Amino acid sequence: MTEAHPIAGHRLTINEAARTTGWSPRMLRYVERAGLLELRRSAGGYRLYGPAQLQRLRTLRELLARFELGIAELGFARRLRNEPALARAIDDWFEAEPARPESVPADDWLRWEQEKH
Amino acid sequence: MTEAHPIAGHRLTINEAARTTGWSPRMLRYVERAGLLELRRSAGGYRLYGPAQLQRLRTLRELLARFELGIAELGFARRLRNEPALARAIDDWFEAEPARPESVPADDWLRWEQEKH
DNA sequence: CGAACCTTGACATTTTCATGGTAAGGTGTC
DNA sequence: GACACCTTACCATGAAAATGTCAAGGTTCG
Repeated sequence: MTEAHPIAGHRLTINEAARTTGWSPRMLRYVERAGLLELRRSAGGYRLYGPAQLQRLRTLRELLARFELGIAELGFARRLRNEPALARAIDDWFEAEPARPESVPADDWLRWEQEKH
Repeated sequence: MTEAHPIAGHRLTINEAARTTGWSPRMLRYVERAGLLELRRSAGGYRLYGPAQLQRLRTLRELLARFELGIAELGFARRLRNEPALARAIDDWFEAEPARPESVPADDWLRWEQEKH
């Protein structure tokens, strides 16, 4: 029952975390750099994964799969919630003029849309 | 003063729009496919840019430059506002467990953060 | 009709994303 | 001190994003 390397409390090192979460060690580091997960470090700099982090990694995996997202996209989502100015600017842009061409009376467009096979 | 090709009302064709907005014709088509702009079409299928669309393209340019965004990211932002389920799921994920490792008492981490040069 | 412009589609390139290795050098534990 | 494991840094690849360009074929309008 004793782990091979009981470094600190009940925390796993990167390879152990990789095995129990399905991510590769390489990706665990990547996810961290993407700002999607913060970890404790041992005094020597080892990444330490606790139950909370492991859970987070599993749900992250589900989330990405469920909506076909990429890590970069989640990183962008994180940016949206940390940069209100960004979120506001983007919202304003979308809110502005209706993206759809104003008057589209019994007009060419529909005809085109249907005929374009 | 008369335009070379007064195809329809006061609407520009793609090359004219490109010149007045700074985008390349290629990118104008790309922006359209990315779902960031809807246009009218002439009966023959020509893209027609009205004042509203031109303005939108200029502000889009500013927006992207100001925050160093890519068209794909804006596309993702658009997806966020069209798929509430997605937005909710992502929000939930971020809201969940504090991404930061729970207890960080007078702990290793800070020491690490500072020493990492 | 004809010159000038547009359309879609395909190929090419540069950059970024997502991943996998590998190397050089510390860390942890017995 | 040994041996296994970790760290950062760098090289590598395949797919996607961002752009350009060229080809074959319609559209506009004088």
